[in-house]
Amino acid sequence: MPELPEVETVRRGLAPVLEGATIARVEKRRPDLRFPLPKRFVARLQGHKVTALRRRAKYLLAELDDATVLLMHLGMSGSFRIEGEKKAGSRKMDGGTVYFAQPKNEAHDHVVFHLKGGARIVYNDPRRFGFMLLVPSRDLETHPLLRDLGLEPTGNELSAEALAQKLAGRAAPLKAALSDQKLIAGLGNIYVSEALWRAKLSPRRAAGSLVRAAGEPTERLRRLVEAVRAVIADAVEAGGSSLRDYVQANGELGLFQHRFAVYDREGEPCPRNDGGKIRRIVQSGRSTFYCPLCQR
DNA sequence: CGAATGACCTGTGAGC
DNA sequence: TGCTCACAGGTCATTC
Repeated sequence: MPELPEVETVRRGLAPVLEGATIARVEKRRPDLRFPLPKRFVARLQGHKVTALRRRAKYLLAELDDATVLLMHLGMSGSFRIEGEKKAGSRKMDGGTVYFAQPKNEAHDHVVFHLKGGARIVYNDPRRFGFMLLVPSRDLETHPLLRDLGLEPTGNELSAEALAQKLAGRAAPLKAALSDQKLIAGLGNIYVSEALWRAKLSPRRAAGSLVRAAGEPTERLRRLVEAVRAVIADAVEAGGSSLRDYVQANGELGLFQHRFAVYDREGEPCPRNDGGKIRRIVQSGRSTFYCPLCQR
């Protein structure tokens, strides 16, 4: 499921339950995720408090009180759900930011965190492309999985100038470049198509064509940067996109799928009403959706 | 170095 | 109904 907006939605859903909570017990039901769960995974977590839940790109980072970080990635099909949370009296479920997946199959509940106080956080992942690792806090920045990550699209570091540096000289199509986590970190198959549509740029255009010889960003690149920021912001605000087995807990979340301009809309008219018909092509083995008329 | 491909897994929907 | 195939929101290792 998850690209940056979905991971951020998960983070916001888990944070109120997890931050400040102590992990009383951990159930390791299936250790063979994409990478095997680390040695002594259970022992290293039990009894520790989660001090903060952060996100970098598509990674969730649970900081623990022993200067360790629980690094989590949801892969293609990972999700968390919260069970057994006591609702404090009449307190309103503050925004209700709990992002539930509803697994059809508990056989894919691979890890369960039992928190002090009774809440449980259950990790479900049918395809098991997700993983969890434990990393000493001081090694986080240099960890191989995080070290080479590119620009974070939600912060100040994404600018046309910064992206120009990354795209300069690249012959790869924009679709491939924007999907490359070493360049920009957080976009995936959905939001790359959506951002390129918003920027009116063809997914097949060479990435380097948005950079002038002097390394300066072109107007097209400025447009692209604005489109990326906007689509990510809009999707986060909508609680991400819920496809297939994912549903929102309270009807307010995971609504961005209704606002796709092109993703999974092959054959439909371009929302710009320019007479274009949305096309699906395959790039790097993955579907890309775009309007051949307005996206050049 | 950059670019393209296969591999890792399970589930689902389309088409026969 | 049951089978086969294509495809699914990610990314790592391998190859050219």
